[in-house]
Amino acid sequence: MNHEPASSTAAPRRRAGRPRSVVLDRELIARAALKLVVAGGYSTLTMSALARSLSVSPSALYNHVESKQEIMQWIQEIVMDGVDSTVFETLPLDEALMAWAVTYRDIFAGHAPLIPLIAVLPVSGSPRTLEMYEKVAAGFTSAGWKQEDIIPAIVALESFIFGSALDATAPLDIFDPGENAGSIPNFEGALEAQRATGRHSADAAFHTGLRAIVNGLLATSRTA
Amino acid sequence: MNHEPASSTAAPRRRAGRPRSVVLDRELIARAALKLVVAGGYSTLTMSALARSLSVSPSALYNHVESKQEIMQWIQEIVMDGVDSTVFETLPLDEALMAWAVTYRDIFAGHAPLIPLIAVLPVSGSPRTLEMYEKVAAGFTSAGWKQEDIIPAIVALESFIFGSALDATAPLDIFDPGENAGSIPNFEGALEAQRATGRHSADAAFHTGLRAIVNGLLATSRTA
DNA sequence: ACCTGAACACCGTTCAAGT
DNA sequence: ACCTGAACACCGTTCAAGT
Repeated sequence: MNHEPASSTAAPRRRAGRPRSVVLDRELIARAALKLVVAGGYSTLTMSALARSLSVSPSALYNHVESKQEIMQWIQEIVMDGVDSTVFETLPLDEALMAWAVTYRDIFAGHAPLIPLIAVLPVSGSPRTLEMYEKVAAGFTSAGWKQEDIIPAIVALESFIFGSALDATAPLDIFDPGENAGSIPNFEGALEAQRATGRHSADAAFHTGLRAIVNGLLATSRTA
Repeated sequence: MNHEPASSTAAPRRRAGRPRSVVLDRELIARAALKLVVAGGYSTLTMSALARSLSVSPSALYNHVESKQEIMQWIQEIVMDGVDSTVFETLPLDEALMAWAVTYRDIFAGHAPLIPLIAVLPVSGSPRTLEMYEKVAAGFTSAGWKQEDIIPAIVALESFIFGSALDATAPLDIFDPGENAGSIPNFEGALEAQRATGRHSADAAFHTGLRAIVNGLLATSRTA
């Protein structure tokens, strides 16, 4: 039952006051912001660009948002929501950890421009994020881990995942020896051999590293 | 032999042209920038604040610098210079990796405000940084590692170190369950047990994680 | 309640004018 | 060669005025 006024044209009104129907809300703003970041990198997320993409003036956003920082928190929550942590209910701990870590990293690698943004932000204690931690912790607990060893293990894994996602966003030629070629034989040889495998070095590093850290953690753990 | 003009007072000149003696250079600017970041966080590094700390106008900086980004690269190089990689010449690989990783992380933890800044930057291929990689690669080589496995191992370790440094800068109460207390028993129990140990969770995570990843890497490696 | 547009105090960067 | 100060095109954020 939406009675539009019978104005002469459908052209948008100018210099209006309160709109007749709701224009903005949290969900709309967060989605638009995420879209902007994914499309153009995190430096394209400006309040004015965001407002434009919502056909609204920048100041209008502040009726729904405290600050730009808050919008970035919203984005973070949306993205974290994509991490699948149900694997801890179905797989043994080592396999669950591997699967969880892979989706976790993929989510962020798929939103590469988000990484520097999230690096500046504290990981939010949002309900959804806490639910994820609960599932991970439950996985460790039912595998018989001592309670006090669980948090360090989770944090260590997350540090690795996050660092790897960060690394995956780095340009591919960062290791280019350039003019220093010749004076660094060991490193150059290693680079050459790695290149010859045809694998993305960030991917290879993630998978070998993940296997190493998971194996290492499980080997060291003295269960309760 | 510095003949100051016999002007009436020592007050700084105004509206001057080219100064009689050199006022700025790369070293001076980089040091001042680092000092600023360390003192006040990375958001305090503005061209105008930097210029002020050098008693110069903002535009003067652009006679020595392409962009703010370039200054950040300089800072990164200075900081990376503090990482000690001589350990690979004196210690067996596992111990060298542990020692190197610890100083690496400590350097960044000691420059916490730098992390988000560096997270946005590609790791520079500066000569000094390449020297470090050469020493690390040499360590792996003389331990008999297959060449193609060396780069992934280094990258994995760096990802972990960097992620850990990032984590160490996070606020301490990020895991505070808040109003969700009660619905996440496993995670809360783990948090409580970890807190009872009296250890910083970031530190505990770093050391257990580092041991795990180093052990895991060495256990998995099939040497050449 | 919730929009617009003007305004504020910043940014990084450019450039003509000065010595 | 290398400084200053004015200027430019932006930022995020505030707020009075409008409906």
